[in-house]
Amino acid sequence: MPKTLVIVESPAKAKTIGKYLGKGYVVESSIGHIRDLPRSASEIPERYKGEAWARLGINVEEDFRPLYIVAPEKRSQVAKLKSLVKDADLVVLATDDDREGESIAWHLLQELKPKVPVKRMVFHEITKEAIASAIQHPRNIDENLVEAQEARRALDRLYGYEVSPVLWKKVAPKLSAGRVQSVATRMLVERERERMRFVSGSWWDIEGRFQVAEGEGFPATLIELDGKKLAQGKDFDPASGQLKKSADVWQLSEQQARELAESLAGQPFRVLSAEEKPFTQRPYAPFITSTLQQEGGRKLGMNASRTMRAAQKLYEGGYITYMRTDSTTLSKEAMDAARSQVRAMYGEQYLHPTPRTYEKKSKNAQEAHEAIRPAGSSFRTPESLRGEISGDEWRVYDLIWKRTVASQMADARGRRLQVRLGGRAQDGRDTVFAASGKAIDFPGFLRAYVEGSDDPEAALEDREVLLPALKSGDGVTARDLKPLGHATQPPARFTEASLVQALEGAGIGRPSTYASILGTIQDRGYAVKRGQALVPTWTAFATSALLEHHFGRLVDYDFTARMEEDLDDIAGGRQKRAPYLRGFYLGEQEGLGLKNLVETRLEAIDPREIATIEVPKLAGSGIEVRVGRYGPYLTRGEARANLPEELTPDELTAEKAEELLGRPSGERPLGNDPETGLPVIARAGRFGPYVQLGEGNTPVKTSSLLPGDDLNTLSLERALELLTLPRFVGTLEGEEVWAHNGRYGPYLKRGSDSRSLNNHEELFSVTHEQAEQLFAQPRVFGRRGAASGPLKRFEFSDRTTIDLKSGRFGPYLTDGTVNATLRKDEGGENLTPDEARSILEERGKEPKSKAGKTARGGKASAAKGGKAAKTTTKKTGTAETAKPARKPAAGAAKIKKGKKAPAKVTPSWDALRRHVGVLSETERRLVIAVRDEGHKVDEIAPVLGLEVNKAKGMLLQIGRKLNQAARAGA
DNA sequence: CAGTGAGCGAGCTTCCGCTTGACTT
Repeated sequence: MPKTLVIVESPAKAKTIGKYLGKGYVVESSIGHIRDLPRSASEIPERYKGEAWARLGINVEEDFRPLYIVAPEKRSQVAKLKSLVKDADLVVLATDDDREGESIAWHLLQELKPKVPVKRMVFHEITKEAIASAIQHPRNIDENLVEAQEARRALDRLYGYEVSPVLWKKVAPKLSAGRVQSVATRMLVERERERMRFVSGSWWDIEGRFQVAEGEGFPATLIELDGKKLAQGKDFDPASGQLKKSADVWQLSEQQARELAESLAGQPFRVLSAEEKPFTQRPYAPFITSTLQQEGGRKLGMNASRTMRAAQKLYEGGYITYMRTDSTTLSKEAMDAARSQVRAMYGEQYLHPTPRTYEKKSKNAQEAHEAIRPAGSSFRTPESLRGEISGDEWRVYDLIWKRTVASQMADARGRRLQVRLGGRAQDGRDTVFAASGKAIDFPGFLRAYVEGSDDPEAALEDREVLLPALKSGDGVTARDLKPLGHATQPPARFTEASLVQALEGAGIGRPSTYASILGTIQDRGYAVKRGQALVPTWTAFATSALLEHHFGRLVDYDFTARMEEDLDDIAGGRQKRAPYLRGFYLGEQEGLGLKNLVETRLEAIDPREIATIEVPKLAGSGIEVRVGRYGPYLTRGEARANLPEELTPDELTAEKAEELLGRPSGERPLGNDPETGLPVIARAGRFGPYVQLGEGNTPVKTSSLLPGDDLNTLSLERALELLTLPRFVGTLEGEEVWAHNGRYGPYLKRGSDSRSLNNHEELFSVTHEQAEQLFAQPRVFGRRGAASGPLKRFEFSDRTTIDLKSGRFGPYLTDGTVNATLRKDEGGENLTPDEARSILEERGKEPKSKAGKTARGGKASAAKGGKAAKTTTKKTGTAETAKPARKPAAGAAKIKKGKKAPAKVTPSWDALRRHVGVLSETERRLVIAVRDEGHKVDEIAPVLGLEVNKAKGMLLQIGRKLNQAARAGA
């Protein structure tokens, strides 16, 4: 009997289809994509590791050829598929009918290499008829569609893996940029910027209760005074909180409103007009992924990933159709099921006369699946599932069931009522009050589903605002005329649901990724949740500003939309993948694309400037917000203060900033020193937590906390103990010995000589005798004296000895010339000589510092710079720009190509001086004075108005900055 | 964002879209 292997994407789908197809068919799943570009260095096959493009996984030099690998976690499934292919007579690739699905089919073909005939089939619904029909109408793989997918994949990789490193260098390590996440982040940032610019405006009006004869009262609001309208929120300018110039309206103060209310008390009112307008309301389309997530949030209070988790379970249990879809289409079986259920449960009059269909919702919908709906040809009611499923799953099913059924129900019908009441105040002023009502005559679909509410019956009542029957000229009595204050509100922050909605509206992201986008921007520290709201962090502000200013095109809201147009061209055969990517990455003519942009921006972007965030409300105060290594902080001149985590960007006002600067943050008073009476304060500083004796920023003494101490629980006693450091231990050979806590841990110091201590507590306990013994021994550098010698030694007859050593970054191998750090899985203990040899020979590298020393001796970098500068004839301009910063880098790049992987070079001062542009004015003057003019720091610092110690610290920072700038340029 | 003492093997981080368990807390 012939056997056909059908491969789909999802195991749950395989199970269902297997049932429909029966004998002669084996249905198995690929579990999504089986191959992809390598994620990181560890996934790059050895033979490609040396290639310049391997980091990207795309050979940008040869037609952007992608390097595909089977991800480790997919290997077993691929092996399983391979063995099934061997037993089959026919292979049918039945992955989804969209760009990604086509690509999966193609990858399956490439990787499984079946020796039997292969067909491609597609279907959009999992029903017996649809499957049977699909299998009768196979087609071929659409190569153009596969190309479009590859183009999409490559573009995302190039974008993500080229732009993220710019952020690492200019903002903070481990940040990320991408076509989707960077736009999502920008949306949050721009909304928050609006909130930060926003100034609230306020106004007053009057709300009264009115009554006809003995009937029920109803509320109405003052809208007009002496023929002129009263202000509403829309009349205010959000930037100033004042009325817009164009608004010809009253803005009542509290006092005015109160006086008017008193003057109106007891006055007769009359109905000026009473209008009634009928309305109808149509049900919402059946769920797609984004709307399910939105309603899961609004009605059930579940976030996107929790909603999706429940939906996944329902799908696997066969309760609902596929939950990652962008199509609102119901299959015929679903339509019939929904309609017969409406008839049975609500009666014929609640059924829409004809089957309802809905327009596709999102721009780039690919509609490979049905809408999300209860599975099967007759829907099980939520009630009938009570014993079977529970919790989130039941609630999500209930939601899906209601929405699906409602989508085939009749329109709701009702009337909107508008009433105007007129009355004259005792002081002669004329007023108009307005009341509106809503009556629902026929609820239609609202019986089953009210958007945003969990309980349609209760919500229906809320929707009705009843007014008594009123007609023009009727007299009404006013009572309870209350002045009421109002204030304009800033635009609301995004929630998970509204951000997904906004992204979908712009065609950004796919149903399978909405939930993970939210995860990504939170994991990267771009946003935090406050209740339902997503609040962008200061890091998001810095990142977004960098991208907007330097990579503006990439974070345009319609970048994705334009990409989709191009991909459509590729899918349609009108454009090819390689030229498209060449245009994006290299430019129309080389040099205008992303690659060049990144290279030039790495030099141009001043990290200090990027770290400084514009806050409109701080303009003119001299206060700046910066994002530093230790989080966001405020600065004004010398003063600094941490920004508390719980303070959202829009809450930072000039007053708040003053308050924070006036009270250095992170400090905790512990009490007073009994000896001196001075306060003892625990603080968080640049180098970690420390305690200080004395007030404010001029402490008498400071001491770092030791490992094991906690800033939050530190006692006064311990603080006083820490403040005894450095401790006098005794005198040896006429020199004083002190116990210090330093950068590299605890140590003893005698004159210019020192010895490390093993343990921080020894600082307090080490005796004169122990000190004597230590100084009698030679100095041992390294980690607690443990490993200056090798842990293990491998001898070879045909090569030099290899040592296993322990270092700062863990165990490593070295033969004196090259070194190789061991990876996690390479156990140091059980390492055999052969393994050691192969690791060192494959990965061994010359240490950086050695290369640096030789380079400095040979003036290599200076020579390179000089040579390249001569070849530069194009650049003109001021004296400063005549020393081009960029061209030497280009020269270095060329050398790189010729010489394989040159070691990094420690730049000479000549090379570094080119980058003084990254420094502040003071820093520049300081470093020039010291390095060019040969002044001593101690002498020049006072001249520049700096404390000597401060200047020394500054020089360290300057060195770091210049080196970084030089590296970025090279 | 305090102020001090030395001298040492780096290498990795990251994208978007398809899909599920297998892990650990």
